[in-house]
Amino acid sequence: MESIKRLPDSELELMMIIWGAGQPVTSAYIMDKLSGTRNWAHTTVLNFLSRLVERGFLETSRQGRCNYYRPLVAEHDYLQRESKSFLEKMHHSSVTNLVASLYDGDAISREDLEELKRFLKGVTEP
Amino acid sequence: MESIKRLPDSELELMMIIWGAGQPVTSAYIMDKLSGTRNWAHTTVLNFLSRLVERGFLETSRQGRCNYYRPLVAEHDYLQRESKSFLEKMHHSSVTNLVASLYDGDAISREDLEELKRFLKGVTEP
DNA sequence: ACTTTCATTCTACAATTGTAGAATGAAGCC
DNA sequence: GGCTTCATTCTACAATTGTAGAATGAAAGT
Repeated sequence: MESIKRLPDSELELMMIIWGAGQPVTSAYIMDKLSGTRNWAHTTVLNFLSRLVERGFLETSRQGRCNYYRPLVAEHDYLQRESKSFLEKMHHSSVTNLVASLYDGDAISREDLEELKRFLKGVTEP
Repeated sequence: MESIKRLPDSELELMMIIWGAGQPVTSAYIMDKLSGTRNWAHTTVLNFLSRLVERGFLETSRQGRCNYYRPLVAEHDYLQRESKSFLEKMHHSSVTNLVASLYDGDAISREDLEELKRFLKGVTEP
């Protein structure tokens, strides 16, 4: 049994769209969501989708003329794994380091820190 | 002018070692740090180092028989960029989401959250 | 039924990444 | 000076990723 591996950027982008949809989607839906960001040829996207099926990230069911793609791997699980491995690789598992880096690099605002504080309060206080 | 791109895993691993050293290092130093984790052939590591030089991440200076490799890109800068792009790609820029995901996935402990809380206190309070 | 349409699947190819043996070249030893 | 040693650089090749045209095949229109 193959352990689930990291996805290449392009395929991850598609997965994010599909996860975000909350229900099986067609390639047309995906193409639409991509318009504006990416301008991949239709067949390029379809090819990525096939690869995702091969890798066991998606399954398809045909409905009339087009496929519906549904995730086989939960967003939750994938993000957990990737976030963990990112933290380890890049910040020696220090979440404080990570947050400091994000704040320093203007990736997050003071607002975001306040929100995070509230979240932590909820988790750590009885 | 080429903008600095993301490094492949293997090259990042080398960069982390070199950044961690805090001073120019030889390939022998790197090989030593890698022993136990990876068992790449010597030439494999050297090849990665060459690619890092090509990409503008390292510069070399010869000293007797061996090269000393020194970073041209600061760890700080690279981690900031990568952390930011990771947050965007994977968590829609929500740091709270990211931390929640890490905690849920047992990537960080309650201790880590406490430390993070103290850090946030320091940053957000006057 | 025949043709058109349109998504999907095949096939193809260049660039990147992982991996390492072969060739080179200079430092150190006799 | 000639030989050995050992890091570095070349060369090579398979696997993966990005990219998309060509071929296929079935649904929809007439």
